[in-house]
Amino acid sequence: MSNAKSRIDNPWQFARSKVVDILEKVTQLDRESIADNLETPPDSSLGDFATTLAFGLAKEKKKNPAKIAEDIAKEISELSKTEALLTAVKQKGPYINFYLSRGELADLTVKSVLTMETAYGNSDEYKGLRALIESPAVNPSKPWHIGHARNAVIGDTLANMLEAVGYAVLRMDYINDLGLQIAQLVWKLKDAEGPESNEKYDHYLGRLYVGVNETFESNERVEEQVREVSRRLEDLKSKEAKRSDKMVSDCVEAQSQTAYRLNIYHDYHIWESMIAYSGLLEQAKEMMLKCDNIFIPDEGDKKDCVIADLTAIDEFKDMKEPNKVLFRSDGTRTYTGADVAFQMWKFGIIEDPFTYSLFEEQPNDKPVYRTKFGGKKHDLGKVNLVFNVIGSGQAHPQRLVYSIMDLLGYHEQAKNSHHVAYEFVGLEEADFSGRKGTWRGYSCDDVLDKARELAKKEVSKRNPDESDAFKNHVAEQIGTGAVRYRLLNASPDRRITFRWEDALDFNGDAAPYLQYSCARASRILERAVEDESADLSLLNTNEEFALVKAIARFPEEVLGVIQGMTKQVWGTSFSTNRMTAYCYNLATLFSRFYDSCPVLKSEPDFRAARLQLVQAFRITMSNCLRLLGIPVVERM
RNA sequence: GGGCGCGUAGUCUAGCAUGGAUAAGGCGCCAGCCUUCGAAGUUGGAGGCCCCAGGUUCGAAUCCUGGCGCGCCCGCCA
Repeated sequence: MSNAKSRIDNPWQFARSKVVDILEKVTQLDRESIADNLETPPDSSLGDFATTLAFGLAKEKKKNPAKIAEDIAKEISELSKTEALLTAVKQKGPYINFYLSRGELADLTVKSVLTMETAYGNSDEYKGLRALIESPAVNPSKPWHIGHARNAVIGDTLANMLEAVGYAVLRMDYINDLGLQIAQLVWKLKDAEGPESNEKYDHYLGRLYVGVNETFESNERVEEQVREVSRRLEDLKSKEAKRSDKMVSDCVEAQSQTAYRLNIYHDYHIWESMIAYSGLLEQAKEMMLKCDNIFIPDEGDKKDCVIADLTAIDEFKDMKEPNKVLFRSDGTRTYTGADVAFQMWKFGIIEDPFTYSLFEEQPNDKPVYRTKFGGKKHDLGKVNLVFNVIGSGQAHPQRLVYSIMDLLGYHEQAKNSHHVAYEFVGLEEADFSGRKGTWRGYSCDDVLDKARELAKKEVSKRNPDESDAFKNHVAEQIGTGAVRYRLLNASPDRRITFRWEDALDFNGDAAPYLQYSCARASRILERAVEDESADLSLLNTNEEFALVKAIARFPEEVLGVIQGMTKQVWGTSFSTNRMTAYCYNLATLFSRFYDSCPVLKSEPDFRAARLQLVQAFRITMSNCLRLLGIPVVERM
């Protein structure tokens, strides 16, 4: 990246490169090791960058690190006088601390943001690459509970962030319309009373299912009837199949209402029935059997099954059963078999046999398509990366799928298959279970409703004269934000215990605090008169400088989270919490600035400069909130 | 039996990848700040064997080894 370019779209990186330049000249070390030893001091009074190079050199030269630091610092302080971005270099013990020019950084940063506007924070680092994300894949037999929302929100935020760094993203949902639950519900639906008035269809099915499952487990005759339904579902022209399609479709429509409230949209819904009956599996099976380690034994307990021999793979050699069945002896697929085929489809290894039709127009004005027999062919194009957002309990099966891909010779695709893992959301006394119905009272709709209700109370208190429509609108935005933020702010590898008092706490480290900082900034800006020119070097109080630095760091923070996604044995880490932490910190620094630096009431020169800073803040915060899928609120 | 994750003030968490200066926040508690751009805010305070024991290192919440506690995973199931 050229200096001129990074100067505009990544001010912090630009500033750091200046420090590296100088250290390079003085120490003659390579840039990489200099950058590795450059850190942020624990306290801003100790400067903006610090190098620990003296520790390493001390060992080499067998000298006191503090002495070495002193020598280097002496040399640097001469050189640094030619660099406008630096004001001071001070040695403290073994550390050498660099102080940036507050005015210069403010000028550089604010101008960057005002030039880039909504694109500030974005980069074209990964331009030309395409990614596919599968999330959240909730069974179409019940409403989303708050745990499903965690998946959906992680998937959506990942999609936003990938787009910000240049990827083209395909947002995909998987609809399992062939599970046992579906057969049970189709059986039940025949003589069930319809939904109660005002009852959402997904809630209705969820309620039915709890009852059905109890009958199913205690009654053999029912079990036999459900199996019969299951068989008939395979005939796509059957009454049952048509009823099932309608039921699932209605359920997905209802679940989508919940997704929309969370700002979550998709491009495609892939139904399991399409995977099962489009010929995809047969094609996949044929391709798999060409691989030496995948075969059909003629004897033993796996006779006539298609199995993958995993003993060749080191990490699975301790498995109880290293022969993984992909297709059963009766020719039907196992979950793993279907998952491998589906993963092959995602990468375009198998030519797309699916046909599609419009499912609905979403509130974001974009269409979402579903797979449908008799629909049209679509060209989804090749993707480079696939992210499956799935609970961490699926780590082992996911790795199996990727390893089998590798076994099949698709090394690149195996490497580029990512299981974005997260822990479940639970209650203090139980986990969420569709069978037991423990989700009741904790559906995503319930949580969003309560959040909205509480938000409306607060909004009404502060805006008694506003219309009801205004209050409802803002309350919904605050509710959505609060729920999304809670789910993203927890590290994905940590289990969340759901508690109402946490979910509905609008103070402190929570979304309304972020939205509030934006609203305050908006208040100032709407009262200001346009003033083109401003001397940004006047921005040099502690509070202004801290805010400027945080704004400057935004592009690097976005990139850092994406580049920090590393593949581990248990899945691929995606630190949503790092992004929320950045955002919260940014809001905190604005609040401090707000309290200590009057804008509209200060002298004209300061006023002009501060107005631009407020503008830069609002742009940055809005961009950050957009990545997180949290609505930007103008007034609350 | 084997594998993976988690363990940090009363409580909920961040920091651990790549070791570095006084362990950072929220909630709760105590005490201040609205005749100055919105108090969903802000300033200060109390509160800690960073699960335990060893080891590596000039330096460990962070890395290594061995424990302990909690959760999850290892089917021709779904």
